[in-house]
Amino acid sequence: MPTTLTPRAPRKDALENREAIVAAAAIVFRRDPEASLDAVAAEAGLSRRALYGHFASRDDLMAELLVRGGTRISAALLDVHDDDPRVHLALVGAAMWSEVQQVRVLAQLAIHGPLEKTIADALVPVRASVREAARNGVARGWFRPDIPVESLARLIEDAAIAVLDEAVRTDLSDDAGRRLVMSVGLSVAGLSWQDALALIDATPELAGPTSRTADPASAGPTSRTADPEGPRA
Amino acid sequence: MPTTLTPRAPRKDALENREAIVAAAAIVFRRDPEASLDAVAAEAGLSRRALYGHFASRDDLMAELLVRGGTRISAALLDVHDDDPRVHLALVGAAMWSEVQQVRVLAQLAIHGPLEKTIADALVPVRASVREAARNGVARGWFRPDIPVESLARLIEDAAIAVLDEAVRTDLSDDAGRRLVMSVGLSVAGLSWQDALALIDATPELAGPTSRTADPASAGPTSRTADPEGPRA
DNA sequence: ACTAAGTTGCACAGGGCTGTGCAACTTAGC
DNA sequence: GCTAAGTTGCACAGCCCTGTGCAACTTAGT
Repeated sequence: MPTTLTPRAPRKDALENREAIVAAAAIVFRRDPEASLDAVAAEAGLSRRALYGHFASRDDLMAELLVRGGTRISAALLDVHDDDPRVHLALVGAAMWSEVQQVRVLAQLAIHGPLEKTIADALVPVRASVREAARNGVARGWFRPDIPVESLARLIEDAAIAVLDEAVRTDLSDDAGRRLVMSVGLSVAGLSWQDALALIDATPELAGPTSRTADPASAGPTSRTADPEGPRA
Repeated sequence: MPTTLTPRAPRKDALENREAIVAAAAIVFRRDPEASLDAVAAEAGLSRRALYGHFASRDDLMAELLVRGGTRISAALLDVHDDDPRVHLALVGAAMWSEVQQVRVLAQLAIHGPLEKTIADALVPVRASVREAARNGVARGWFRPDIPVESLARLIEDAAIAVLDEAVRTDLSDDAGRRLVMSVGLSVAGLSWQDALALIDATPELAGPTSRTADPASAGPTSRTADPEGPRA
């Protein structure tokens, strides 16, 4: 008995439409987190009614967006680590750049609504990573020690979001965008623009696109310690 | 005939209530620009119906908030100028800090809605001021030249907003808040945190609260040029 | 080609918001 | 203390949104 009870397999175009809806939601909700489902359906080229065939409710769609964004971001952060907190911070920035769209949607949805808590959960790893880098950087005298690391970490996050916005707005190249996210993050952390760019240029891991998808030989945690004292210490 | 035709003067508590509404709107709309008038009225301790006695419509109330914010911010910017773009930028930051509440409300309202244009108008002087400082700073080699000044100016603005948020959240002292706004602005512009703080400490105008409300002898444009080469040039 | 999966358009109920009218009430000004 | 200014609560219409039901239609899978 090949087909036990299921009289037919689900149609493939339905799956495509589901994807289209999610994609449309990402676009629309990034612009306005409180946009109507009508707007989402229109963006997806479907009717509002059809949308309810894929998602039981607005919150359902939101949840889908959240888990997708969270998953991708977490994945992008997986192999990000460096003993040098400056490099680590830059790497986090680069990872975020590789998932700009997702990050932007999440950040936008985080502004208000009952999703706040769920979103906060999704971004916990990022926050922890940034916070840890901030703490380390301050301890080593590279980052500004005049404000609490918690505040510093938040300011770095906000700056990064602003850069992502600006990058999208001015349609930056992939390389320029990644560079900018990294350098502005380091700037807010306390480095001069010269030091930030010098560090980025002097560090192989920060050069190319996210090292993933490259040869598996260079995978795994990095942990160099080039230039131990920093450009100006 | 002292009272020509007006049978009675307007009551004073009505004016107080009007103020209360505006203040409440500032509080509520800063948290959520799309909050209901019910929420505003509640915050003001009035009924929703009474609110309509003072403002014909929601947009009316919004407009009032806008002109007030715009006016105060513009006023705070009036005597802000310095030949040194770094000092100038810091002064703008300090001026914004002196009007945190107003700036926050405007920035929040700017996010969406048909007010965008009006708000943009209200913030034109600030933007122009920051942009000019950015251009100057880049020209003199103090600020990062690797991105267009327009982008740099926007990033500085966004960072400043983030600092204002953080300052309000952590309940920073007046002095610490002003210092932070100035230093982070300079950081994003490209200075190291040491240079930023050194500049702030070494520059008299950046020390005390906004020089206004002090003796009129020290009023008017400042235009010094202390430390022409900058801390590290 | 047959059929069920998927889509569409419409209609509808329910909820929240705005803006208005009105009667009753409280309060400031003279 | 008289009186109008101002407030309150209620009721109402209108708008936009969500979520659902249903009949008719189009399309993918076999």
